[in-house]
Amino acid sequence: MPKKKKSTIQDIADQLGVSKSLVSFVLNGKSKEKRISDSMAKKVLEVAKRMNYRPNYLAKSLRTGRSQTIALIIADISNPFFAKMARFMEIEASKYEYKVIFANSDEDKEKFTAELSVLKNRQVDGFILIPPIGSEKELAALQKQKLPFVVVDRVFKNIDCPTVIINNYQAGYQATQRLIENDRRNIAILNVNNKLYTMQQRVKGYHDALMENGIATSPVLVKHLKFSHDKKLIMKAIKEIISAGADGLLFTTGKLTILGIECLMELGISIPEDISVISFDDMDAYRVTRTPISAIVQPLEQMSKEAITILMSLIEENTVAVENKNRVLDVDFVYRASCV
Amino acid sequence: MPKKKKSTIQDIADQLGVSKSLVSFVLNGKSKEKRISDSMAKKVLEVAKRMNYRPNYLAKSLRTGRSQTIALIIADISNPFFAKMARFMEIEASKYEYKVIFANSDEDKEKFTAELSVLKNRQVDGFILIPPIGSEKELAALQKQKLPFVVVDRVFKNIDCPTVIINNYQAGYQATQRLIENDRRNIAILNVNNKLYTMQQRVKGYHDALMENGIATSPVLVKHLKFSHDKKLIMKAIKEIISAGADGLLFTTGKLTILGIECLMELGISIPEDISVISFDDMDAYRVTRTPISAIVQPLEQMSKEAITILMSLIEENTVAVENKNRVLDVDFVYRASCV
DNA sequence: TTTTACTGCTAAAACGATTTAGCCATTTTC
DNA sequence: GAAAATGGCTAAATCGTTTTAGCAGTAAAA
Repeated sequence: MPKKKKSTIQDIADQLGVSKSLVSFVLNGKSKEKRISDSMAKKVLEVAKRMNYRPNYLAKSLRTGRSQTIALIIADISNPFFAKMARFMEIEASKYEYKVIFANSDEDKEKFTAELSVLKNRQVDGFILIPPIGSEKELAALQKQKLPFVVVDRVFKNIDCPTVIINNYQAGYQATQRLIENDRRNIAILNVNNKLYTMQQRVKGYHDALMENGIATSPVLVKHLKFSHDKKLIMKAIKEIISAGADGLLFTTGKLTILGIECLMELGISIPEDISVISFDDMDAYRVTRTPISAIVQPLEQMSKEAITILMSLIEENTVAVENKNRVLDVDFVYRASCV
Repeated sequence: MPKKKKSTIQDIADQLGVSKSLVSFVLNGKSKEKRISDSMAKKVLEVAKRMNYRPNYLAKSLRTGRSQTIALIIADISNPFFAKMARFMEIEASKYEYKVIFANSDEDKEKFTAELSVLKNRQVDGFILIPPIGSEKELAALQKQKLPFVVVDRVFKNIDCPTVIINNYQAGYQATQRLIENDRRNIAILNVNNKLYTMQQRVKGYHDALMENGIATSPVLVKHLKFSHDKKLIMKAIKEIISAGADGLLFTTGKLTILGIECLMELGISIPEDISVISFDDMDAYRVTRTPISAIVQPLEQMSKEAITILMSLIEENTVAVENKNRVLDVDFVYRASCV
């Protein structure tokens, strides 16, 4: 069985007895520009169809220097927050005929660096990054290499690059304000990754809301966890804030919340009777918890859209409008029974 | 500012005054085989490092015919079931130095076909597919084109291709059996995508369990929905089975379950007092629902691992061992308070 | 009639790697 | 001492495109 070879531009040219340049021109819609006769153009198109011609993007990319591929490096695609973002990114990228390769860093700087390196080799045209703590050097290197990239959901000190984040301070402030309005005075906050500026801002918003309402802040009510996946750590923190008399609780990530709620259930603590709860990120699960959980809704679709738009402008125009360079988006809130 | 060009194999060759063939041999670890002197090999490596040489994978792939990339076409990466699978696939693929490009079909045959087409053009070495209903023709075409692919989570009539699925019949059977053991006699099943063989098997397992326990099956307790994301449809179905006196309920997907539980809550129906519940797929949410939900746990990691293994063997050896061609994996069960 | 312009096309270089075939000098074998 | 083997390297083809420069031939302008 003669393995039927895939047809190339040369095959089409041979069929018609013309040069492959001509075929290439026609196939790229440059017939007019390159003054190919209509009759010839038609023939080329016909033959291409008949031979079921499919352009080889490797060759195309090698020649043009564009791979029409972007890389998305997130912490973990199995985290719904990132998965949703990935989905929106893919939708948006496909509008530009771009495909996306994804990689997971697990918030590990070494992994992140390694992934970045192999993706560079693969000649992706740009990167959407959610870099782990301590990635400043990598980002600086990307800048020096003039590789297009956009940082999402995070901000890094001393790195002046395109970013898309939410107004974390505002979100933390308003959520706290809401808990205060619910007559809560011992409001705790459960946080993770506190070395990230964006996380610090969430906590700052929380602090300022308390302060401006004349409520003293208590260090024992502010918990910074090392990981969000370790239930034991979360249980310990929750026990501590409960002992300290917490009657309100703000979770700074959805992952923390799921485990946190589980702990509260196990401890027999009622929401909102014993403790009022609000969480960053709106998870599907919040609608089916014993008490539906209120959430700070990040505009994931908009974030993704803007990030891709910026990246495409970097790739195509090699620049981005100043007013778009550092986007700070407003969040939305959905209040459910967990805080009333 | 002279845009510092990326260094190529030629640059290294020029530096040392040798041929690029030599450089290529050394860089690919063929020094011994190609009898390059140790001293020269060392020099090449040094210069490569000094120039920060990074191979261009486009060029490499064009020449070798291997892109070291596989495509993953699923319904929707934002669905945790697929997202987890994607994560495991990525982990496994990276062991073979493969990257994965993902695409979403939304269970739409046209989208699926379109994605398949562009990914073929991009010269991916193989596909992991979760094809929508009615994809037989596409799969047959892939076979005729001798493109390596593995179908996961689904089976298609008349398509004899490598697959990895779970034992859906067994899973449906055992879950139903468990509900029966809980003294439930009016057991309903909420299903979706019933044109899929794998879904039919879940229902068949349900039916047979009832039959073998001498319980009459009632058509009104068997609901086949068109979509899993339409809450209204689900609400309607649930109201109907409740009116019909259902005291047990088996959901055939996690997505259905989340919305289904929400409906049950809204209707003020208690789990497991009024109705005992088991669900396919183990979602994070099940641990924080009012009543924790029992689940049929699909071995996602194993499925992903086996799928990648098969695909790699197809890519590399152009064949797969018969005993591995059609894998049927056993599921696990986690029983929580929703069925006691 | 010569020049200029246009029309329709082609040849060949280039992208950055891999790989085959083979060259030249030295060493080994008989 | 001639033939064969070995060691260390290179030239050139190749993968499938895009793109630049330019070549005939005819038509319009001078």
